[in-house]
Formats: sequence, C-alpha cells, structure tokens
Amino acid sequence: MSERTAVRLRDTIEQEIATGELPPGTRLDETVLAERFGVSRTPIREALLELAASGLVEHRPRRGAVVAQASPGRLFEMFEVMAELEGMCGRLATRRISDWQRKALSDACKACAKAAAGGDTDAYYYQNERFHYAIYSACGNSFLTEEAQRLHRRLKPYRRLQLRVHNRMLTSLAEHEAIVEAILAGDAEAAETLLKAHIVVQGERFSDLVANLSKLEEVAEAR
Amino acid sequence: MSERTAVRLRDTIEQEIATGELPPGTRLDETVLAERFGVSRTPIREALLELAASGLVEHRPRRGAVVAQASPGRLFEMFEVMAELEGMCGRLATRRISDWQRKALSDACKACAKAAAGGDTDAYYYQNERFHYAIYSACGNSFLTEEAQRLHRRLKPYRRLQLRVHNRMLTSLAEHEAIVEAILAGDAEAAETLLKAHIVVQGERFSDLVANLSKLEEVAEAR
DNA sequence: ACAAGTGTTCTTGTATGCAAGAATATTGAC
DNA sequence: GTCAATATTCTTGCATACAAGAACACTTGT
Repeated sequence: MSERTAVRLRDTIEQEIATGELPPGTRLDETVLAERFGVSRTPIREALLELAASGLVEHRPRRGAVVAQASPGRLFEMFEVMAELEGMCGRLATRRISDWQRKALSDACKACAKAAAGGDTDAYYYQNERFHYAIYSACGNSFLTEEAQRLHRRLKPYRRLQLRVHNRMLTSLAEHEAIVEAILAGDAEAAETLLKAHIVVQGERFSDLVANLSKLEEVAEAR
Repeated sequence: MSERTAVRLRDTIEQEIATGELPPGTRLDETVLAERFGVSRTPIREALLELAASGLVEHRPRRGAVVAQASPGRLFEMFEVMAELEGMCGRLATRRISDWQRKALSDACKACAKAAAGGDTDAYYYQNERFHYAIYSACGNSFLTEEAQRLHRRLKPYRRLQLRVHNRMLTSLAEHEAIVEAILAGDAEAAETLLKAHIVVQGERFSDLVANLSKLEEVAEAR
C-alpha cells in the first residue's frame, strides 16, 4: 500500500461515522485517535481537517473536533438539496445513459428487489446505495457524479435510519422500479420528478427520521 | 486576531487563486509558501489540504500540490451543476424571500446597473457577485446557500474571464433585471428558468470562455 | 454554601527533525 | 552525441517537541 497514512485514516474514520460507530456528536480527540491507530497526531490532524472540509466533522478552533451533528432543520435542508441533485442526475441520465449503464441500473434494481424479497434490511441498504450510484454515474457529468456522491456520503449517517422504518423498504423498491422504467423509457421529466419525490423527506417520513435522529443522539451522549 | 494561522493562510491562498495571481496549474511548493508567509510548513500543509478538499487545488501524493486546472469539458460540467443550484436558489427564493431580502436583491441589482452604466468591469464583477449571493441567501435553505457559495468560489478563477467578453456586461445586467422581476412577481418557474439560462455557458459564450481559458494557461506556463 | 478568581492540567496549534520516495543530474557505455 | 543506469538532491510525509489557549479544579472570600 503506497497510499498516504492520513488518507487511509480519513477513509477509516469516515466509514466509522457512516456506520454509526462514531455517532454524531462524538468527540474526536487527536491524541486518543493517534494512540488507537498507532500513529502520531500529524496524520490524524490532516484526516480530521479533510473531514471537516467535507462537512462530516465540525472543527471548532482550539476546542477540537466532533462528528457533525445536524439538527432536524438542517437535515431537511440537506435532503432538499440531495433531492435536487438526484433529480438532475436522473433527468440527465435519461438522455445520456449508455447501454452498459442501462444494464447496470437494471441489475442494481433487481438486486434491490431480491434483498427486499428476503426482508434483508442490511442487504437492501447496500443495494440501494448501488442503485443510486448507478444513476449518479449515468448522468454523463462526472463533476455532478462526484458532488452527488459527496452529499450522499455526508448523509449516510442519517440515511441508514430511514430504512428501519416499517415498510419503508417495499415502498422504496416500488419507487426504484418506477424510476428505472422512466429512465429506460426516455421520459426525463418523469425520472426527475420521481427521483425528487423518492429522496425528499416530507410529512410522516420526515417525522420518522427525526424520531430516529434523537435515538442516535442518545447513543452519542452515552459515550 | 485569534484565528488559526492555517485558516488565514487558506483564505489568502484561495483569494490569490480566485484573483488569478495564482493561475490554474501553478505549483504550490510547501517550503516556498512557508518562507513567503514566514511560517513553518505545518500550517501551509493544512491550508493546502483544506483547499484540496474543497477542490481548488489538486494534491498528488508525494508530488505536491498545484492549483486545480479544469479542462473545457470539466468546466462545462461544473457550470451545468452551478446552473442547477442557482436555478434552485431562485425557485425557492421566490417563495421564501423576506422583505429585507427583497430590498437587498433590488439594491444589488441597481448596483450592477450603476457599474454597467459606468463601464466599470471590475465594479460589475464585484456587484455581480453580491447579486448572486443575495439570491443564495434568500433561498431559505442555509445548506443550499453554503453549497452554492462553495461552488461559486470554486468557479471564481474562471468566472472573471466571462465578463471581459465584449458586451457580456450589458446582457448580463438585462438578465439580472428579468430575474429580479420574476422573483418579486412571485413567478418561481420563470426565476428558475432565467437563472439557469443566465449561468449555463452554451454555444458562443462557452467558446468565448474556453478561448480565454487557454490564455490563462499560458500565464501559468510562463511561471 | 456559593460565587468568583486563580492556578493547574490538558488539548490544540505550530515548529522542527528525520526518513522515504520522486525528480534531477551525472556518469558511463555504445 | 545519445541513451540508460545510477547517484544525488530535493520535496513530501510523518514523528516529535514546544508553546499557548481552554477546560477544570481548587481555593478563598462573603
């Protein structure tokens, strides 16, 4: 492995934030992390600064870093932007998708169906991510793909909660299938609208998310 | 000033990239910068890493940092996303703008008109920025505001070139006025469409930008 | 007992030192 | 003279050292 240590550390910490091992609000002590990973503070600091720049951690001057903690309002704002970007991806993908990307999209959707049929929430979570990345990739705008992925990663700590809600997996799957249909049929407007609706947390769904959010905070405080 | 040195350095370097003092492709030697600013390499490194995370500089492992250099295709992609975000800001702002924000928007537009009337390209450049920031701020979604500003800053090194094109300032102003009218009239759809069209570089305008881009690269190579 | 002020400790922020990889120059063969 | 292999130099990446600000505990006065 020729990769920079700091980069590996950044990815590791990011992963732990995404999976919830480091829930929002957790203090990230440089010294503690350095000992834990068996390195000096320098690469840890670099990793934390990069994570802060990407928005996953908050870096308060002279007061250390904590895993970023989004308020319900903030979360709503982030999902609102995510919806717009995903809608844009879908709209563009409809026009620009290549043949092998069509196949990748269908396959990802089928994999979601399989996971849903088996009632496997964790598998669905993973396949769902694959499905959305397939759309990001098909938009024909690599910068947009990167930005969508960036925001997706930033929302990951919260997204996992959504699927735990009762029956969410099945409605999510139905929406996926409608989206694929629209894209493959060449209906850009429908693809955009459906994707936006798929992301946007509104009404009850947003309440569910917020409810789970407070659970997450309890976990953070317990540490 | 109690601000971290690294943060001040980051802002300074970012500014110099935006103004073109450090054109795309310029090598950013840590030691050289450290001597220039009279600090050690540590805060310089942190500043460069943060700029790399924000996309303004490219950081190649063990090979140092350079000011990010966007190809014409990449630039088109970035502007395509910028157009979408600005359109979204306009659409939301139409519904959510407050009274004092209406005034701020009108004032910014009038300031643009004044600068254009005086033929002052530099003043227009500045007031144009103020105008767009007024729209970002009025969208009622602080996360979207931040993201729009972030992308705006990232495009700054290239944006300056656009206005130099003959007559661009006057057409730009006319577009601004139409946008303000749409927002104040409450026509969200028009605001979105007009803003998208205002940003998107298409046809001749994109060619003009690319032509100036190559000039920029000559400057970088001469160093 | 409580509040305010002060001193201690702990963490961050910056400087410096050192090692390893990349770029460059040098030397030798053809 | 050119190309290639090797040696040298230079830059980055990480470790360590030190300084300064923040958190915390303790003391002291009321």
